[in-house]
Amino acid sequence: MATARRERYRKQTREEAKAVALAQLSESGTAGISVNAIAKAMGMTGPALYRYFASRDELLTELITDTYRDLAETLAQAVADAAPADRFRALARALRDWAKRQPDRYLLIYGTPVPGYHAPPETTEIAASLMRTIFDACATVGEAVEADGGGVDGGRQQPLTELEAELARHLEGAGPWGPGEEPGGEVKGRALRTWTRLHGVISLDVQGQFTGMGFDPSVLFEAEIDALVRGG
Amino acid sequence: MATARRERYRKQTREEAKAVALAQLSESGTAGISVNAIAKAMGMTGPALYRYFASRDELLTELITDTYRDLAETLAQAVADAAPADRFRALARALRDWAKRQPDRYLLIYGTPVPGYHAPPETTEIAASLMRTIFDACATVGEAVEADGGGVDGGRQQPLTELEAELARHLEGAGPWGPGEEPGGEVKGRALRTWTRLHGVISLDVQGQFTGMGFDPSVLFEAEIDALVRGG
DNA sequence: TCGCTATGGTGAGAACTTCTAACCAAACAA
DNA sequence: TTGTTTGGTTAGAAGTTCTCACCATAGCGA
Repeated sequence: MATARRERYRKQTREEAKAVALAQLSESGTAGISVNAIAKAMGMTGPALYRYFASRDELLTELITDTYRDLAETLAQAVADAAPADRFRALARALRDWAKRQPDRYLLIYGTPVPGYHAPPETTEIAASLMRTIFDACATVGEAVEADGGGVDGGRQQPLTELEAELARHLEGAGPWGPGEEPGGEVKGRALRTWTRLHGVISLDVQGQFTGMGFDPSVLFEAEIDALVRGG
Repeated sequence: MATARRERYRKQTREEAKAVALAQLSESGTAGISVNAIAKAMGMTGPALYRYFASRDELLTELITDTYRDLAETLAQAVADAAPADRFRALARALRDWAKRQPDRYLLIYGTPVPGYHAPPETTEIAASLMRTIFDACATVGEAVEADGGGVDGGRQQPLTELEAELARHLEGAGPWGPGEEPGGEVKGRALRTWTRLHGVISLDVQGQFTGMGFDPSVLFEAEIDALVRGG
């Protein structure tokens, strides 16, 4: 039981390996992560690392789940720190800031799936938790319109009946809502479409598709936020 | 001059190699494309293919430019076939259909950038041409509102001044408009934001981020189209 | 303190990868 | 017929992931 030192050491070198892997990731992308190179950078030979990670894929998985957790915490924190009325704005900005700070990590979870990689069930759980945070904040979008805008029926102008009907039926487990407090298709649709819009500009930005166009992507993002909170 | 047979043969085997590469792409992703494996599948040894492609990167570049061209043609055709009022709807649906039919090719140009790959200037030209087609159709979005909607000032409800000011200054070369016929920031903003919204749902769909949520992504896409043409 | 075991490291090597070099045969041109 | 260009081969260098056999050492109980 007093072998805590060993476990501590083990965890420590695993963390160091992942840190080096992250550095490689931002330099040469997903494919640039090399077990051999990581080991060499840590001052040991290649096969030694296989005492800590069964395979390159396991290391990748660890990187991905860590990223999910980090992003989820960051967003939850941002939401918690914001005034209730600004929750969505805070989440949106926190999401983009995080993505811009570490583009490769954003692409690690929301980008092109890694070649032969299949996410273990453990990963999807963490992913769902992250989605819960995002959906929760996105669902509040447009509620501001209800407050100062129209009458009883709130900010609803045009019914998105098809989508809402579809979502009312499905999106059960994946949604952020526990059993019983599940909202109608309207809220679900708002959350879903808000998320896709945020991802649209963030992903294009992070992938560098805006470079050369000469405008400031953050202005575009702010405009999209404004349009979203106005219910547009 | 009568060496046409040789050139024809050369072009033919290049096409065959690219076809095999595309098959590998859809099976195992970008990293799964192996020069050796392609050659073997074509009935020759690995190094032989280096007579046709200087490197793996050159093959990838060819794949990418081909994809740009293919998508550009597809979209241009769809737009040309549609009635003027339906141009945007036609483009949006053609874009999604194409992406769903060959997800890996969509990700090849709009997904996570390939590891060590740097696009040659030739590529960016073709990409710009594609953007021209997309922006052209996206810029028409909301014009329908002007027709049956409001008065002289059209479908403009809230001014996105910041973004429009930014775009009025920049987005010169990248825009789809020739010198002289360049529109104001308003149209530019509409096109840009429309594009990012289309990409948002298409990319998440193509990357499989909707799987497990239980709803039909095409319904979401149609809802997004509806929202867009209504100026929302 | 002695010895055992689990752990962490090593080098060798198999099976892949891209890509170069040397060589050979066949097709085309003069 | 002779010469050159082109397309193919095998060999091999340098890299990758990952397995295996071996060895040293850290921490444990007796």
